[in-house]
Amino acid sequence: MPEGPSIVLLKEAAQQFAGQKIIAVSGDSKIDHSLLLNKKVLTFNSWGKHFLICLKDLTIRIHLLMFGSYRINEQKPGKTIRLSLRFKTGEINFYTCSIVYLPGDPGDHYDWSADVMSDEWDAGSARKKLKKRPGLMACDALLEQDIFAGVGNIIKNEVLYRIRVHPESLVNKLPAAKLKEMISESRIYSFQFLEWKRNNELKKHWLAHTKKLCLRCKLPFIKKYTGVKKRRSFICENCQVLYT
DNA sequence: TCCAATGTTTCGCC
DNA sequence: GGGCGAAACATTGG
Repeated sequence: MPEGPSIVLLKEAAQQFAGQKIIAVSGDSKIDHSLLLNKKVLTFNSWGKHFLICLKDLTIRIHLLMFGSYRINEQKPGKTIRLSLRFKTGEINFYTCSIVYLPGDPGDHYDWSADVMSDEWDAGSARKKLKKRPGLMACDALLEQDIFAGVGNIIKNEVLYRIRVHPESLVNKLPAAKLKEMISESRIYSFQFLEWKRNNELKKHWLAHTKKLCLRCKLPFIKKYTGVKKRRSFICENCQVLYT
């Protein structure tokens, strides 16, 4: 159940197989297994919530969606494997996920400057994209994968609480400094998420997401399904300013 | 026990 | 055919 940072952890865990040949393929995925057998994995990569297994001229794109999971060098008892890749030194197994092939080079398919976890992340580029979207709410903007690839609902809620912006604020009504803060904090928080997740302590750091009371003012959070995307937002109407 | 949820795609209607 | 919203998919913890 992954946002971008969780996919970075998957990439790290898979790294032990980089450069190795796929010696067996199984699973109920509809993709053509024969394109993988005996092929070498060049690199593991990620873009937002997409996990990428890069071969020569072919990339396997794995999206874990809401409920997907994986195991490395073990299996989930009694669960159907969507795709299993075996290497000389172990195996990686994926469950309940979307798997498609991307032909050619990953760079043909992805704008790396949009990925908040990428070295190539470009805040200025995000700002330009937001400028072209008048009427877009902050809550929807942060979930827009073309702009903030990797940001999911948890990161959305935590970023908006941190910067004290109401989720239903319109991005083109945010003061310039606030807009910049929203963009920069999306990356900063995502990297904190990564470290907390790595240490299995993510939840205890949540300040807004699923919370009942605002720690700053002690007033209750309003839970509301906001924006075009109608995703859960936790709002402190006292601390978070609505810009409209 | 039941329900909601770290997400995206597809279908059907206007 | 575009735009929209609902439905589909599917697992697990609270």
